[in-house]
Amino acid sequence: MPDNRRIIVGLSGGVDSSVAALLLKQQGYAVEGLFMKNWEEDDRAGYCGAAEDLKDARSVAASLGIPLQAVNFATEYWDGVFTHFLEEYKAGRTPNPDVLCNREIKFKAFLDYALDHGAEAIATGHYARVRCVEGNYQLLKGLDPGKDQSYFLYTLGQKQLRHSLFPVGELQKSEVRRLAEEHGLVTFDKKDSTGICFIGERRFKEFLSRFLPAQPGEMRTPEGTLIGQHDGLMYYTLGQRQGLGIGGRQDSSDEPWYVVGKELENNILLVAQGHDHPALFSWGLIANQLHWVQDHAPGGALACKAKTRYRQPDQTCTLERLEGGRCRVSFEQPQRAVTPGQSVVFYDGEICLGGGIIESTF
RNA sequence: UGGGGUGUAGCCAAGCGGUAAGGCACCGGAUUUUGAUUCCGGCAUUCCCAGGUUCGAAUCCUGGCACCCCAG
Repeated sequence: MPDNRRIIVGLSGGVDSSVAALLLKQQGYAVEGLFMKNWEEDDRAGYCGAAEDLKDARSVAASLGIPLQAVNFATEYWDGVFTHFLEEYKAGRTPNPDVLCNREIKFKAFLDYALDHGAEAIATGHYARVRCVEGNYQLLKGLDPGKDQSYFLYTLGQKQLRHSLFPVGELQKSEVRRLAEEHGLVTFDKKDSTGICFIGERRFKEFLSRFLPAQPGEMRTPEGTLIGQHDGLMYYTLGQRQGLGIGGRQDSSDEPWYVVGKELENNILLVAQGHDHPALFSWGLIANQLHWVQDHAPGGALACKAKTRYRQPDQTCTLERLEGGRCRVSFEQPQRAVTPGQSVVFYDGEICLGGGIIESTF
């Protein structure tokens, strides 16, 4: 029997959300599309990606025979995501704007908008799944191990999951593209979008420089040897190789150089040679701003898995809660380039438990 | 202005008469809903300059020039 519940799908103009809408339509839902424009084009003559995306979203909506609306959450994005993003960089950390974007925009501004407009739920093209067990909603990894995006969704709670659908989370990416093609959706072979959500791919350094002043300083090894000059600490992140501009030197090997730390007080960028330099590894971390999908922390010490970055294989760890919404995570194996500002996300098998922001490492 | 040494791509660096290794950096692409990482590709018709020897020179010879070191 058809399910007539009203669902609003966030149509981005990409394949994934296109197929999400397609699947819901097939399942009999009353589907509507919503295109969000959350970033005001900042000059850069030429590329007008947002316009192209809107055109594709319109085409898909037309193909599916569903209505499409467009909204602008640019103010919410700026206040709820971008200002924090800049603050983090100023503090020498490396934020993950897309984690915040999901919490503040897609599953807050968008969700509230949809519920206010009488929808039962929203849907997106995320590769993740929701399962309800005895009244509790669980966030599960997407079935395609190569595309699982639950990492970006760990800030969701019971309310969000109760009103969210992730249709493509049940599929492999290849199936998604095949379905799109079978149903004549123009987005079937469109390249996957990358870069910050709603902002898109940028020459990162140049992009950041438009918002934050640069303070050049010294690059030194952990031992103190002066190696060169950096353009501003915020332009670099731990484990980074590209952009250091360090050529060959007589006093060192021919291995490439990587960022291994920042001395904010002295405006010094610490660099060392070798992808696996010891200074890049840590056995654990302290995280804050903990959030649990079940809306309450699991009791006691917890043995589980964790990811320190998107698309990283699960790492075995133990987790102990600390006061103030913080926790200590200890890994079974040392981890490379665990970066403050990024998120650590916890898993129990296919279940995403929650996560937090990395504050420090040890 | 005595002695010694060195000058090969942005940087480090092989080469020692047979037609310019490699690494770093940089650029481009692939991967990627953050930032990174990783992977693939490109990157000296030319070896400080000018002559000469030779079938053939970055490699030998001559003369310059530049830099470094040790003496005085």
